Amino acid sequence: MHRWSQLFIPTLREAPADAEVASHKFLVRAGYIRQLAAGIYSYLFLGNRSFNKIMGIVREEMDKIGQEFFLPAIHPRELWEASGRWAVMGDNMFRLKDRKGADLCLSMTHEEVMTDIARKELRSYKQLPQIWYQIQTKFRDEARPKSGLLRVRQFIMKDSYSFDMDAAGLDVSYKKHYDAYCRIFDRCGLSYMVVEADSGAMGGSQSHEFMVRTPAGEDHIVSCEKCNYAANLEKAVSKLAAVEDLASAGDGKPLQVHTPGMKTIEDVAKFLGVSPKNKMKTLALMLEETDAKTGKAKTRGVVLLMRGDHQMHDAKLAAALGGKAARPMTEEEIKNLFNSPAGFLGPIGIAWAKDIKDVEHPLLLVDKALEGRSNLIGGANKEDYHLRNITPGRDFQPTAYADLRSVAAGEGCPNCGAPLRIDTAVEIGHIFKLGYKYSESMGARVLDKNGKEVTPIMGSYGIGIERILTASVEQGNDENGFWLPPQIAPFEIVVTPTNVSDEKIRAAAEDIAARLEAAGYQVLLDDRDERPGVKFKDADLVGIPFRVTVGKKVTEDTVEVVRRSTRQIEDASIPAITEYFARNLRSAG
RNA sequence: CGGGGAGUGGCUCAGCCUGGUAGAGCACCUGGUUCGGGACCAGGGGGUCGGAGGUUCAAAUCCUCUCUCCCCGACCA
Repeated sequence: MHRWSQLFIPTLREAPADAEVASHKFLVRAGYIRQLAAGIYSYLFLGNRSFNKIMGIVREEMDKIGQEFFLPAIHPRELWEASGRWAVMGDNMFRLKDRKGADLCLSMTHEEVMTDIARKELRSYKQLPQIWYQIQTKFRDEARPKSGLLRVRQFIMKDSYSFDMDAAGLDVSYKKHYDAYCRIFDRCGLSYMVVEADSGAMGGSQSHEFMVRTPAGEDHIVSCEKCNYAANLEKAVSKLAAVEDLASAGDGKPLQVHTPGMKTIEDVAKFLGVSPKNKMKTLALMLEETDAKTGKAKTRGVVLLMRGDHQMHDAKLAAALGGKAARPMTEEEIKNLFNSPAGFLGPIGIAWAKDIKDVEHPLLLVDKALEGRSNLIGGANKEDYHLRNITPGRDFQPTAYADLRSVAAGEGCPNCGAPLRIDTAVEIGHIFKLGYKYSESMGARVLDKNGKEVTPIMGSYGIGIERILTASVEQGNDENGFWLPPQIAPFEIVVTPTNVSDEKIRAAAEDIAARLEAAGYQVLLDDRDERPGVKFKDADLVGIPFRVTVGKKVTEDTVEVVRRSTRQIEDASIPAITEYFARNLRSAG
């Protein structure tokens, strides 16, 4: 049994004023986690108990489907100190960029390390399939760590990799992970959802993210009110309500209209008395590429057309550009291409690339929502003028139509048409099919039944371990602190005698705590000689789901049991206290 | 990288505009009274005000430089 008086619980009562994220505020206040410089944090006593329980659950479930590897990690401090130099660890060589230059990263990613092992060790189809996992510290040079403890530079991650003979085998490994992740998060008592995710950056074919809905989250997820459609905003699609095109004005050809000083979509639409839905938005971007032959850097204009009320989505654009990121054009670049000041840009009168391979001309990507539309209003490439009657395909030829649009709340579900909602969420797990990317490029091969060389197909899977804890806190907190599901709380029950100098109360509390512990519960006895108010407040703060208050009612063989989450108070009989918790804690699971 | 803000006892901050003996709350130490939702009274310890330079009889305060941390932004032509 743990006694509060004998514990050293570092308690930072004051959270930084700017930290509005609950997990940061409370975990720091409760002394769970102490955030140090550069986002490196250490677990303190209570947090470590929660953390170990989470680790236990993760290991137990992962061991059912795979096996654990131990890979040594470089400490972040060494990473920083080694910046710009080579550091050698065993067979693997790590190259670090200098502090001012972009990301600090390992030349050998974890995928590559695992693939390297596979390349050296796997020889025969008889050895497949394999699922290998590891739990270790990861370090990311986040440009800006934020959201309290949710986005930090150092964290612990469970990551795993599967190797299979073929796509059907990968499907099985993927499903095993999907199910294992559900079991892990269920057992941790989290309320989460699984969404389809963009697998673009890693080049895979299918991907799911495990998300916890919370206002503190940074990711946006789209979900349907009615059916089970759920997707990451980067991946989400929607059905749009039909839009009525404008009638053609004049002779139906593009018609110049005077729009003095009207630079924004809203201004122009209002001025002309039309909806932004009938307006086109022109975005001028620049792609910086390296010429494959000469190795020289060069730029290429990328112009996007979107419906006036639509938002462009970065990841979708990057996907349309083959994974490359574009930056906004400078004023001068706009002038060179459009021969017009910003605010009056449009697609007409410019020679566009016929297809993506045509490198002589700028690209014109048109959002799919504009396909088939007619008589749109757009910039005239002339100061203070716009054009009516613009019809894509007739008045200009796009390089390609692409899905560039960010889904907005209220649009139709692609499956059932019901309104979609958008929420912020925190990602706690991610699984995706890697395909042959690493096994192919690193030359991993096994022999099949016929003695022929085959490249194994891979999957990659990750869980952010401490996010299970921080997300739980985001899910359950109030002004006095937070509560955790019993499965991952540092203790399940705190026994609080109101006055330890009253021998009757003290003895009863000891007895209750000992019996609960004997019955298999994790119990913390708050035997400190403190005022009751202090003990109650502390108990509220540290996340323990049940409190047993031992006080005046001992004379009637009664104590109070307080459920932290609901504040519900119930009397319980002292002799039958273990039965009470068998009923209310174990059965509730 | 761009724009804002902040650096003052252990913690959170006030003081700065208008220079003149460094303050408060919390925490800590001593004594006493309290004891079912962060007690009260009395006494006490602890800071060369991020750093460097300058102005001045005198700088936490004004000026210059510098370091560190935090927040916002880096799509809507």
